[in-house]
Amino acid sequence: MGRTAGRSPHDTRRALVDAAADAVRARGIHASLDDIARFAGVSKGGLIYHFASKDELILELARDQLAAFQASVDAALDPSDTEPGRLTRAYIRAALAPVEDDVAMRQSLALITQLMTLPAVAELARADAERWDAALAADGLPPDVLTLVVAAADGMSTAPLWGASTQTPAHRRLAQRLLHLTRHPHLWEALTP
Amino acid sequence: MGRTAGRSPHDTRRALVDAAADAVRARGIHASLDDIARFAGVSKGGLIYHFASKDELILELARDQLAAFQASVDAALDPSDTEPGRLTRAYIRAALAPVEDDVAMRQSLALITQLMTLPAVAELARADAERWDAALAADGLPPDVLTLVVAAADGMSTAPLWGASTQTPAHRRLAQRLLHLTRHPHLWEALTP
DNA sequence: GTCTATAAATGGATAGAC
DNA sequence: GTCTATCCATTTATAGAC
Repeated sequence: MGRTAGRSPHDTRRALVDAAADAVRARGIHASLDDIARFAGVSKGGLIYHFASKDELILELARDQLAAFQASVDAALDPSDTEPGRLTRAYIRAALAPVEDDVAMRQSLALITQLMTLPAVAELARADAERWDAALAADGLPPDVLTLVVAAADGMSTAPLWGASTQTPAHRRLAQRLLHLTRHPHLWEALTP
Repeated sequence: MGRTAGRSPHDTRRALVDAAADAVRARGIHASLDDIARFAGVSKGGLIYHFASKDELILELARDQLAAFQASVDAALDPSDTEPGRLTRAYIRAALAPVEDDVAMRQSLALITQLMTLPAVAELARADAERWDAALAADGLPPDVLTLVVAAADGMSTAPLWGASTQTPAHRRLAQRLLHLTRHPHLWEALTP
């Protein structure tokens, strides 16, 4: 065993990724390795031992964030719901859950946009978005309803990024109506101009 | 008059702001003053003469971007349209216009998110968002319809940021339907769960 | 009004001790 | 497995020439 008791290499990596998230949220993508290392309670040299470069660390952080969203959609899946649109409903619930806390939502989005500065991360996000598109398209809803519902959910969840609040009664009613629409898609189809 | 003929101080400032936009789009918020100055065809010293610090330059660039969006909404106002929702319709048209070109949209959004790294810019954006909220709220549409339509338009326009495309037929139909809804808001109100 | 030269600071990464 | 010391590149900003 190494010199520090109580923390495995894996735990240290984990701590470094978490610290990087905090540091980037607080200081932007150019938080220094020194900052990140201090946040995690190791030295800069220690950090470099675990991640050969800053880009490698940032890339792992990005993977972590995308996986966390995937996990929260999985957790929002209703096992008793077997109707068409069940994934879309989970997506809506997961996307809008943090809306309870505009500040958290905003910081989370700001973090991702910071990470996308790295071309490798932008590519990762693009591939992830493509995966979501395909999965949602296969969820059994009419394309027009899916497009509306996803656009509205995305719009509501990204609003805090620009500083707007989504904690109004109208926003809460909208969330309910979007879920309702996924169960009665004909209501929207009937609205053709 | 100074040493360089043909360009007033005002024009030079303008060129520097435009160059900053290009440089930040290409290299991120940490484009160096040297890069920006070269883009504008002046030296770094010349840049510093016009903007005392990098933050000052970035702040002016941010103001410029927000003003440009305001101007594009103004341009999208239909003079013959005096019905409730006329501003909202212009907002939708302006927000979705660049959707024709996902790449341009993406770069534009990426630029703004880069700028928001600066706390002063974040505060500016927050105040701007508040202004838009107030202006749209006074546009005469029922709050629920306004909330839906703005959320959907925002969602569609920000999708390219994550790498998703908004150039599908379903997206084009959605844009039409959103505009339609602002003229017949009762259609949405009728959808109450 | 713009340029050159340079100061002063900071950041990423390496080498090697422990 | 982690830390210290150090190198080198880059960057903002200043001083002063033209």
